[in-house]
Amino acid sequence: MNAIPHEETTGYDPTAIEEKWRRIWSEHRTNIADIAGAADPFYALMMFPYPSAEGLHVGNLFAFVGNDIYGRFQRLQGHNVFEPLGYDAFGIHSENYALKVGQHPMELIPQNIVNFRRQLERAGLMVDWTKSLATTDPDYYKWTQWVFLQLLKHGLAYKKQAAVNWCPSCKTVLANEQVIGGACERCDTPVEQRFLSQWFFRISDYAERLLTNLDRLDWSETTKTAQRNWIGRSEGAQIIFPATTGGGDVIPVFTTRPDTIFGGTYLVLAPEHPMVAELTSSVYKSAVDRYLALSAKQDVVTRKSSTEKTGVFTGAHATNPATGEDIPIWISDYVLMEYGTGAIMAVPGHDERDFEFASVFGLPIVRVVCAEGEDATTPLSGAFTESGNGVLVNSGRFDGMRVEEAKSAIVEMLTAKSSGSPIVNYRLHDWCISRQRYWGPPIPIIYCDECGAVPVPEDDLPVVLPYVEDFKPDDSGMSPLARHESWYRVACPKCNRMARRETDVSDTFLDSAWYFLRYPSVGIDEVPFDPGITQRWLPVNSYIGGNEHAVLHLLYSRFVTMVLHDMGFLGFDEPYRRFRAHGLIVRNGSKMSKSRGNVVVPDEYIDKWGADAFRMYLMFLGPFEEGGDFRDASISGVKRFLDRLWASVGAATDQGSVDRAPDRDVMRKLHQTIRKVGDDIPRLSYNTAVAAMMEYMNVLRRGERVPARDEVEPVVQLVSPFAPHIAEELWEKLGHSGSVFDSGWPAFDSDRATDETISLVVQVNGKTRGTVSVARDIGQDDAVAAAMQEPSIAKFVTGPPRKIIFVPGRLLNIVA
RNA sequence: GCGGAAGUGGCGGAACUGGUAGACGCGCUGGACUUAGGAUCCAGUGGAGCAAUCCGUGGGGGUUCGAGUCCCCCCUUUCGCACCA
Repeated sequence: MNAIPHEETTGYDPTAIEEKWRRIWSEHRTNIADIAGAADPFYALMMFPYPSAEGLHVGNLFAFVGNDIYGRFQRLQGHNVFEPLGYDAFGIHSENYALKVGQHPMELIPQNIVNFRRQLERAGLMVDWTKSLATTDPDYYKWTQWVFLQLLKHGLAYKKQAAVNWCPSCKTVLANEQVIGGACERCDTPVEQRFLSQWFFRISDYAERLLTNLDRLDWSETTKTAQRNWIGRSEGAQIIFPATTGGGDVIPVFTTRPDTIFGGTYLVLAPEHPMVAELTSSVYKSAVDRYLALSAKQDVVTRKSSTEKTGVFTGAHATNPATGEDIPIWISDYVLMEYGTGAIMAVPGHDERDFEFASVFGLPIVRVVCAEGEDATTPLSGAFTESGNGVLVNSGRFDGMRVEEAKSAIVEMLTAKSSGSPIVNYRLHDWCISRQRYWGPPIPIIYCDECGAVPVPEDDLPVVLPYVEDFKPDDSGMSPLARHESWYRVACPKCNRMARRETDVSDTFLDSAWYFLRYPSVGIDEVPFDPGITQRWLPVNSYIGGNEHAVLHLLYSRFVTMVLHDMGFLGFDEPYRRFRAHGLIVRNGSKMSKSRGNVVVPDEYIDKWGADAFRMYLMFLGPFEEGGDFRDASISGVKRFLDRLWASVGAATDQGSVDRAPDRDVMRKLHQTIRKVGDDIPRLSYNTAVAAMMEYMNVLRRGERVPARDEVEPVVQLVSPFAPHIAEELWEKLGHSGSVFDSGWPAFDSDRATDETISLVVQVNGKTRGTVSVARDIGQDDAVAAAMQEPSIAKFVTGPPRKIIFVPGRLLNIVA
């Protein structure tokens, strides 16, 4: 209580100046971009947050500050920067929370947004709040529904009965990517299979383009890799196996190893395969039915996690087109309906899963590839899956061929007899956008007995989500909206007969798949995005966000952009020119989460240290793209730096000190720092940029020297992206009237940054023995002479030098 | 299993195309100013040694005048994906 507030010793009172400058920014519209007229637009986008009730946590702030620094830097480079921020407020997360606390999301979300906005503003972000949006606003989701209708119109949205992941706890369908290890990503409940009629987007039609475009994107390599893996391109062949039973049925299979076809001793169908029923012979029918029932009942977790092989014989056979032999057709749940054709040719000799299955059921195992030193008769103790040096055996005229060669030769042979063809297969599935929940935009479809599924006319959008008290999902697999007849009863837009609205809502990922298109056009009601504005501002120059969205959000928004481009709405087909994933802030080595009780709320830190110090600390604790451990101990370091900056400007602007001449060495260090900070910020190497400024501060104040004005003024500009409030205040103190953010970046003078003498590293036999201070442009002979003057170096040179390595300006190595 | 990233002081982390390893910060030690300081400032701080010097970037080899950095083989951590045919 009698502690002297720190501000009294330095005069730096963060709370006061931060409030002051936020007020001035607001009054002067400093952060508002000139959307219509910007000559040099720069769109600095960050992933928008879900406005949770707990409020903003430092992880969010870390990302936003990182983006803000980049945006402010671009502004200092002369660009017209647009930095919008909105809220991703629909979705199960909000809905579940609303259910938990017993409050309606339509009340809860606006409260959360107010709180979020307050917290975000305190951080001093250069956000243009006049262009904010919330996905839950009908003015926004009207256009989300419009996007759906465009896809529908172009045949890219379709409805199908599909096995879906059902979370019995959240009572909803989950996308494949929301299922983690067979369990719900949100509540860890084992996921079940259900068959529901769902809306899908044909993203798989775009698989190849989504993959190849990656090569020309300036994105974090890790993110591109994740997308490539997710798309899962795999080259192989489709091979057709004619069934010997039944009426001329054929079974197509996908394989990446057509070279092993002579070893294909049986076929396996997924239990859900549509041909199972007609292929099964009467003798085996009851056994097959039993197996199908069993696997249908089984939840996805056990099915996908147990590698124990189960299965049943159908009684049917097919002909191997290579060997001409009849091989049995089996059913097993190790074959997945959603990949390839839902059927495989089993080659137990060269596939581990097939080997295991064949071993369990006593099916024949034939070797068709052998390694060096093996031959056709070498017994197989397990599947031989290496293909590098493999040579074919037991494969008729293909014997002796290497695997790679045989792949194409065999596909060619099969193609010639119309038994197969080369094919590319993708792991990427179509995007299921139906959600049997309440808290999302209703899918704009009306079902009419006469006309079928009729799109809601665009003029009738939005289909407003009604306020209903009972929004809790149930076990029916139907959306809560299906319980509200007054809402879903509607006239068919085509024939005017009584019809029924689609009662499912769409996936939140659809909301976020196009939001970046909307920001610059916020406030325009006639179109989702104005063509002129869009052309001026997009694609996004810089996008920063978490790698947890590396596949889903980023892939979906790329897809929607491509689709809108192909329809003629956009002049570009990739939404983000540059993407960088930020790291994760952890606490005591583990991810921050409420359950661990280690969530750090920014407010208390901002109260104590100020937003500027807190921002700077977040950027200093580790590489931005890697994140780091939050430990409050080292905030004092950056606070001290700001105190010293404050004091330096104070000293430099004191009466009578204005004319002090800058020191040559200090100015050299200053220019080195200008270069370093200017190089580091675009690379998002914020931690080293901060370090460089601290280093300069040490030079500036070394030995308690009093800094000159020219030595400190540029530092205010350098620090401004990191600590915007104090920078504005100091800029004002230095006598400027406009915002520091309109002052430009300090000029770098390479002559002033260069030392005329350097300290040359001298090695003897590769070991560093000292340094000599010499002229920058010294030649080799003079350098050797200078080095030999130093007894501490010369004593290691025992004989005449055999060799001299001289790197001008850097190093001298005398090899004796 | 497949794919990615990473192992550097007591701690967080620096180190551009191979060229003084440990910048910067925290912490610690000593000092200055002080009634006092958990404030501020100055200096020091990888390990061993009185010193000259030696040893040091997960481990082991290699290339090189010179390796944290390049190559090969291991070990560990971590994050994605995972019966994907």
